[in-house]
Amino acid sequence: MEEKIDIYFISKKAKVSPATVSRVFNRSELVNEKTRNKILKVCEKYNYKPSVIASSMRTNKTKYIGFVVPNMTNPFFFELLKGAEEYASKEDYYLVIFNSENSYEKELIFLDAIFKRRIDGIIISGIAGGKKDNFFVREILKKKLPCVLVDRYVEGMNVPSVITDNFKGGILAADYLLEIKNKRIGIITFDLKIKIIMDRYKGFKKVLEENGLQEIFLIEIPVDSKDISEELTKNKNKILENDIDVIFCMSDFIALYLLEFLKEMNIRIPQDISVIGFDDIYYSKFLNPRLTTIAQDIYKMGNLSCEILLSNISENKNADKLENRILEPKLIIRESCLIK
Amino acid sequence: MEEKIDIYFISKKAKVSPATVSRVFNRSELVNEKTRNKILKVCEKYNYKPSVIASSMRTNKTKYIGFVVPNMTNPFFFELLKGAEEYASKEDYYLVIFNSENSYEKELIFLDAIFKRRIDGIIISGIAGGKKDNFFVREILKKKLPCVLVDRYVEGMNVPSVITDNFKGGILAADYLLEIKNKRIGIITFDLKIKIIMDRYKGFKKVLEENGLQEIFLIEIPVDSKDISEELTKNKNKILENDIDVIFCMSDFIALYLLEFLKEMNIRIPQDISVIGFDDIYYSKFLNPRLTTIAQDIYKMGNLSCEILLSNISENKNADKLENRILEPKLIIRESCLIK
DNA sequence: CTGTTAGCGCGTTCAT
DNA sequence: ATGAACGCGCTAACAG
Repeated sequence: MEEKIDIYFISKKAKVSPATVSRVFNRSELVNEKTRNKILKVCEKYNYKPSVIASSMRTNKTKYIGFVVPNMTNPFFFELLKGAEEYASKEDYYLVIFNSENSYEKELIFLDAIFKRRIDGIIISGIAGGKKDNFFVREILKKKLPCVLVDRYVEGMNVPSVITDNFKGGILAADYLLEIKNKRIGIITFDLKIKIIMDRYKGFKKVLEENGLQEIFLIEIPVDSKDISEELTKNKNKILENDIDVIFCMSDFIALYLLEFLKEMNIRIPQDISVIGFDDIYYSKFLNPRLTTIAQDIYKMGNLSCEILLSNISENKNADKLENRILEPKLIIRESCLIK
Repeated sequence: MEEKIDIYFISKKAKVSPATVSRVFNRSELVNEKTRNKILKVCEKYNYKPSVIASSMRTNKTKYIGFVVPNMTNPFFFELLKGAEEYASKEDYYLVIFNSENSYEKELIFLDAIFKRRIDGIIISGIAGGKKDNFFVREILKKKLPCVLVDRYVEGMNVPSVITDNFKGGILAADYLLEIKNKRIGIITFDLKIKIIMDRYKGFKKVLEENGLQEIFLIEIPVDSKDISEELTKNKNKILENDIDVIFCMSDFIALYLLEFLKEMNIRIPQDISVIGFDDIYYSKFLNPRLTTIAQDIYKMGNLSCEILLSNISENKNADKLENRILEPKLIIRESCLIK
């Protein structure tokens, strides 16, 4: 018969009490070094690993963090995830993935799963519940589950968030385009109602207006679009028949498709039309021409969001502690913009 | 004072026993519809969600699956992850991410975390523990933790795995190259000691040999290389001074860097040198020229691996049940190979 | 169909 | 520095 290797078993073998065994793993400074070594040896011998489950029962901590993404196609989220995972695992926390693929139904299911699992906190990236007036975030807050938003923020709610200075990013892009004399500008973007996107737009606009300019066209692609190529095709005329110098793509992920689209139309980049992106996803540098873009430090955003979350989790005292972090955007000049 | 909302609380409010409440959530067919509705209403009212933690204590099931990746830069793993997550979440299982970044130390830590957390099963993608004679997999098997390998297999161990027919993939690539009369062939690959890679190589070689040919050079890049560009630069002479027709890149991720490298050298693709890849990662179609490659159905591999794992988890009876799945590779002709 | 009860494996008092 | 004992929230087994 299989004997079960639990804390009692170990305590008997080591001739100590279960409490002492427990201390070895949790507050090992409280136990005499000799006793500790003896116990550790026994644990090793029987390959004992204390159950986090049982421990969660007592402590109300699961050491899990939820990571919610709106899709797993845009590599932006993968980089975010990487940053968060790396911070978490260093602290013995692990990430649980929730990919909603922009489905409201899935979000409902995830909320349920998250609460049932007593996950310690949650990192929300992208647009979860965005359509329904931040429904997802509201539910999380209502239950007082520690959470942090990445690359997204909501006004009037007490949620920490990590973003890039998007307004400034917009300015950076516009400044550069004017500097290289690209004045006839088209814009392609995800939904402007997403605040961070709107901020980019505002920054960009500000510079244009200061120079007595405005965009020639503005194309909005729904974030949850399943086919960006098709969206571009729909707007073919706008894009091609306005004699523009440059297109400001407010997301590199869109730029991926845009370059493809333009090539298909035999438009040379940047000779015929320049393109500038936003995000600097990993693949932007592999494009041809290499994409000039406004970089966000995506990895760092993920990393930081996890850091903030964990610090909020451990400080039960001040549950309302809020931390917002705004990172600097950076212009990365590559080859997709023509200097006129 | 906060009253705690647990199964007892609900059972009192609903005037039933805790067991009945439990049944509503687990085996609801056993409880009378009226009783069930009454109970559900009470749960709703108090916003009661049964704790998966407590349930795990009794059932020894955590409803978590570990997903181990060797790195989070190659998008291949993101697609795998997506496939697995989608299957899992449909079944109310969730994925816990373990990214080793090819570090043996991290793998040790992960093993510990996995066992402590009593995770139900594990999907291993990539090379975890590969260097140390499949150390990681051995440890998992030793503890009889259900597991499945994706895009990797080991001989002589009783582990289910999901792979593509790599040998055939190699043949497909070679057949095509000969068909378009690209006979002077260079090969760039990750470590040949990885079995799936070796299989690709063998298939490819077979065709070459049948045609009295052999590769002009073979460059091996360590999977855990932190700088693929640098590896290519090291081999600059081999690549440029052999008057080759084409390079077979046994991974699209390498091809990303190779195209970049060749452009840097002012080599035109495919006019000067053709390139064919393997994997068909999402970004291959955005490259310029669009990458001709041997496609694996990466999403499906992830999806299937999760399906197999879950089926093995539920069938405690036949713990040794083994399932290996081999998917078909597919030649995707795009623009990176010159028809001579 | 429903209720009673024991115990899953651990951590935390409160003792000593 | 260590031990005894309770209980975290739930479900399985059994009884009715």
